[in-house]
Amino acid sequence: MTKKKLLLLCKSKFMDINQHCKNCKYKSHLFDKLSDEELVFIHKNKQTVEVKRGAIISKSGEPIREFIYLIEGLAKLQKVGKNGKEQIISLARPLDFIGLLSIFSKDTYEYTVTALVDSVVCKINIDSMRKMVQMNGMFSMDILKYISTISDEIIRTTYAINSKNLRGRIALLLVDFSQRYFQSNSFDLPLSRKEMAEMIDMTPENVIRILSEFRRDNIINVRGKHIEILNMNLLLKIRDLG
Amino acid sequence: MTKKKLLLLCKSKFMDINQHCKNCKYKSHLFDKLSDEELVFIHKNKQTVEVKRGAIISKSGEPIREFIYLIEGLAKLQKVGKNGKEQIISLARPLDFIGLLSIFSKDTYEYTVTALVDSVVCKINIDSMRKMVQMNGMFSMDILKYISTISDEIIRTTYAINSKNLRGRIALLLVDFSQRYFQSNSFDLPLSRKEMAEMIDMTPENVIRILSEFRRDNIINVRGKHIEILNMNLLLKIRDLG
DNA sequence: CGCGGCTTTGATGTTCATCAAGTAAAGTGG
DNA sequence: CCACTTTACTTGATGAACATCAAAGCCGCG
Repeated sequence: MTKKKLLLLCKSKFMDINQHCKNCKYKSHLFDKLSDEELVFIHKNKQTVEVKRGAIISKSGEPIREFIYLIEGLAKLQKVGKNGKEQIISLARPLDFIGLLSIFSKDTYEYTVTALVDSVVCKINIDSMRKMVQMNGMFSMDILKYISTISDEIIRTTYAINSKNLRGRIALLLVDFSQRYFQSNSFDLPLSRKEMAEMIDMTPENVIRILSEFRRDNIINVRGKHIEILNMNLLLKIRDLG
Repeated sequence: MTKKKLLLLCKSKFMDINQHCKNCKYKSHLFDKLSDEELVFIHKNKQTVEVKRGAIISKSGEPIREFIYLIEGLAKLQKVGKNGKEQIISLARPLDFIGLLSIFSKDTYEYTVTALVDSVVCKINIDSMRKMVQMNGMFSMDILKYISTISDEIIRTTYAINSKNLRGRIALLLVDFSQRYFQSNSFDLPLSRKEMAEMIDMTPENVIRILSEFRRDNIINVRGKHIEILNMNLLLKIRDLG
């Protein structure tokens, strides 16, 4: 098979669903180390799927059959404690892998992943991924780096959250959304108050209480799910000192 | 180089320091997938070192030059928060890798590792490790599994600890030491009260308070660092309900 | 012997979860 | 499309859990 043909095939595959797969190839550095032949192999063993807001993408306890990759949208990884309380471990953004931590160590999903907004995911057959990892050393090195980075980050933010008081946690959450997710001081939070609480280990009541407090002090503007940060400097101080 | 010669070389390398390296080879499954040639390469690029109790094995912020492996003893991974408070992320036991999470994603150590008891570590040149990962797919797959498992476990126990009240945390810690580290109901804890507190996110005062409480209720016997579990069933209940 | 660090216990105050009750918003069926 | 039900949100009051402060006892070490 010629290179030209291969590229053509990739492109058509991408175009099947929508333009996102083109982004997939050009934006994610994770597949950089794959040869064209290997990319074709992956493309043959993947499918792109749209998921509606609220739909479950993968469920804790179910067998892992695919390496799931978020192309568009936002999703939450959550785990359910014995007491029935749900905790949100992390959010997945476009180009993030889902259920990543357990994907090479277990054969069932550790966390339940749910779409927070209408999203598009790309599902690669897990055995194909494993084969690629074993065959391509550079690729496996990149995956290793990626997993390592993600794990590190989850651990770091978990400790950061737990070492702060409630005001600091809310500040952390708001700054994070503003800077990392929306790159704007004004955004619509795709989370309920309860979900916010689950992300930063507090009760929905206290989330509301502190949001109201911040509004009273003219640090933010809140109207339902819409949030506007008015005094970023103060918010940063609260985050760092909390 | 013949196989015989290689094995001889390995053995002599191991014997240099003490018998532990034999265990290293025979006990850790992580190097199973390496060929004899690759093992020789690794052995040529490693050194075994004894570290005294309290000595720092690797320091947060310093460049990663080696892939450090605990052969004998016990070590703590800790991070220092902005407020100056230290937190213990995890303990490393024999055959555990140290600083593992950041080792492929960063070029400086994320955590400071300190020996809790006199220990022996094996230091493998980091570039040699990286080369092995790139060259041997089965090996990289095993490393991937290992990192994935460790990260998973740290995340899981961190959440477990944070969802429990103080009595539950102490119970968790004691049961863990008894079952996973010592396989006995009676052991000498190689940690100060302050270090215990740093492991389970509480104050030294409360650690002491609850240990005293457990002693009063005949759940445990405490005399300095020596701990004896008298009522394991009750301790398990406190851990699970706490 | 005396000093400093680790340990222990008690007293106090703050932070936060829980409970309760009311309001707004979002589905749902006629 | 509107009444109705349900779910999410909001605020206040209360109590429990835990951190902090203070002080005394213990132990090893020079």
